[in-house]
Amino acid sequence: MERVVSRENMVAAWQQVKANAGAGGVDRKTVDATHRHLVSHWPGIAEKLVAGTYRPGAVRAVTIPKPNGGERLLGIPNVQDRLIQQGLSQVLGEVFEPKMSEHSYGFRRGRSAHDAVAAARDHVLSGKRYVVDLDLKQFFDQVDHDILMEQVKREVTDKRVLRLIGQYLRAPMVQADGRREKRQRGTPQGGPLSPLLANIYLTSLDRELEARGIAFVRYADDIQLYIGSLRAAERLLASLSQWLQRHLKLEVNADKSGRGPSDGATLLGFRLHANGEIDLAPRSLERLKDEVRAQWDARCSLPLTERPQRWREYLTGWWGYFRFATCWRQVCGLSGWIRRHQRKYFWLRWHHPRGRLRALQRLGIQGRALGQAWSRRGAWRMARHPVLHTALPNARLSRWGFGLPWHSAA
DNA sequence: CTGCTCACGTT
RNA sequence: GAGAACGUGAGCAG
Repeated sequence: MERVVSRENMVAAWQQVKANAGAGGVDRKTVDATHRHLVSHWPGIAEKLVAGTYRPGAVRAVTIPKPNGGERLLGIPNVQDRLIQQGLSQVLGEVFEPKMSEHSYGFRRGRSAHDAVAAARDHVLSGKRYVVDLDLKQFFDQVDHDILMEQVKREVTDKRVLRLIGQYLRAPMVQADGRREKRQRGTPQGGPLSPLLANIYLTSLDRELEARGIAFVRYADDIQLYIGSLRAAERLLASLSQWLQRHLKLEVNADKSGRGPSDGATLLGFRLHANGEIDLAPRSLERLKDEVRAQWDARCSLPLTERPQRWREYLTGWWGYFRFATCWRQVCGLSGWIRRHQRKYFWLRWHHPRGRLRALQRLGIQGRALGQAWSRRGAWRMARHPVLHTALPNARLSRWGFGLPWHSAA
């Protein structure tokens, strides 16, 4: 606990909380208001923390739409509690990080979704022709407090820390209409500590799978197993459902879970192929196209007079989308729009501090030729653009005329 | 190099 | 009105 309230740890935690610039919790204090409150009250709070008498506040319930149409229930702690949780998360992270599985990729420092997909690809390439998808029903809301605390106790002995974690887990949720709801299970989605707790909770599943010698990849609550035969896949799905129910009190979603051929399986927005190629999952591609179209219209209809105020926002986003659209016009069906707005594009490009320089130096000598030069020379750079790079990291790009090597199987 | 800001993606 | 973690890239300032 002393480590949590240490000066270095707390300033780091505060910077993180401030950088997120999130909304207030049930006390509706903003980040700024909390800062003013803390400069005078922090010593007292720290004292309570080391004495073990601190009491966390409730969390505010908010529902936000999920990308696929559903709703996600969030529990937003007060800014002050987010700060303390962040501080806890930082020191607990150091303790638990080395104990976690190599095959767990979500929420972990230095590990990305790309790593997870690459690992999955390697499993498929190594001859596992079937895949089992495990979808846990409402995972964050189903976490069992006692089981979780048992896991935490294996590495943490400080009673004050354990107590505090327990209280954060049990913090009641205040609905929009003011009703308070006690919680017996689950960890509030929205607390800085929750991602870490989720990983601690599921580490025992990782260990069980490793003990059984199963090839798998886990990204938070998204779990995929790679199996040699369909029969074995069926068996595993059944036996693991039971194991999860028994040891972690988790239900697997029978509708969304399943088993099938690994050729064409999707993971984290990507689609895997038996030959080791990776491309965008159909769903993600659709979402991407819709987004490009929407952004395109929105940015083009924004009057130029508003541009100066929103200069950077306007350009960084719009510019990227334009490049994407130019590149993918045949996919998105955007050629009409591009033709219509090309002049405006050149104009904006010219006024971008870096774009003007680049435009002169590397691409265009004059406006008319710019479009041509762009499509020829831009292809390679296009493939490195952030939007493309995160979304489309693979050999399949060669299909559209670009070669961006996805680092090959090591 | 290290501090902030601004985009995008996954859970 | 919308939280958190992680990842990537860009911009700015000493």
